[in-house]
Amino acid sequence: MKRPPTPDHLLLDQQLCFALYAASRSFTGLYRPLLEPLGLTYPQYLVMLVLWEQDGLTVRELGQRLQLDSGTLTPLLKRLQAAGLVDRQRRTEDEREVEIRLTVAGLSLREQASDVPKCMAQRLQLSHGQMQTLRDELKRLTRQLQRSPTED
Amino acid sequence: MKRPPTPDHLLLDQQLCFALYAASRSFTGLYRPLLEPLGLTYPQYLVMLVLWEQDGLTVRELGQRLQLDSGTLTPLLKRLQAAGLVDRQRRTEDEREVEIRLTVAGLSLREQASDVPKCMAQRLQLSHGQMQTLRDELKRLTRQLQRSPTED
DNA sequence: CAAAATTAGATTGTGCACAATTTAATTTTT
DNA sequence: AAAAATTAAATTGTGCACAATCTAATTTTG
Repeated sequence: MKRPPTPDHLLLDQQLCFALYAASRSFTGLYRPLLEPLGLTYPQYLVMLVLWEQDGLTVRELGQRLQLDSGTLTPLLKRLQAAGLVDRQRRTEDEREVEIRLTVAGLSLREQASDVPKCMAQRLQLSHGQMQTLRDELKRLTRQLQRSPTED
Repeated sequence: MKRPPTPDHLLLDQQLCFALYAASRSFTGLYRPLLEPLGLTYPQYLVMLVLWEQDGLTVRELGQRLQLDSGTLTPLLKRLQAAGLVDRQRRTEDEREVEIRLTVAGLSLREQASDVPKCMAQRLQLSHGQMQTLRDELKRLTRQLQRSPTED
């Protein structure tokens, strides 16, 4: 039985989405050995980056920053708490909210993490400018993708 | 207690990895409603793209193409089999290998899937050329990231 | 040829992602 | 103020990712 060849637009190598997906997973894989000594997974590292910038955020605020929902964050934060890096407690002003605060150990981990981005940058073989351009293109793309479908 | 501000290179918004990670997840999210009528998840769609290009690959070959290991592919392929889209059977030449073949239903799903990339392209607000450039930059980045650390 | 090494796939266990539902607290409406 | 609506987290369930281990088949070596 004869079968027409795959049209170009269905070829894997043509897909921007796959290029993104593959790049993102490769990146995560490269972070893994750097983060393992810190006892962090990659998503946990992202949460810590946010908290090092601004401590005492609620789960909701963390979620907004990272585009993750409570179904992802709640168990992740419990693991960070179990590791002694953060505390979680209900706000008294609004008991629906849970505030995440760095512990002393969580805060001091920032020193150790400080080398991680340098180590990665070195691995990338991209100039600071190239990295910046690519990053900004991706941010633009994400913004475009997140627009509601009825817009434009 | 005073605390020094986060150094620039640890800021979330500076991270290329986060830009990638966020873009990749946004992309997947946008595919979801398009793939749901086909009964496919996004990774399942990627597997189908590969099989539509070349049927009868082994798990290993699929894994090479998609950069996924058997721990991910085996259960995914079982779900595709349960959905009636592929068959799995041991090769007689080498019984270690499992060959994945499209069923008639799996093959004919390609027609329905044909609109998906068009639908996405329209959503992106990128010219074909821009998309191509970004895709190729990401492929280059992935290749760079996957080089063994001792190279260069 | 037999032992050792390699290879393919499956399995197990951990940790995301995310939809959907639930619970409890707060806000808005009537 | 009471009822209705909204909101924040947590919970439940499914499906990836991926490390580590296991089993069985094949290949390489001595």
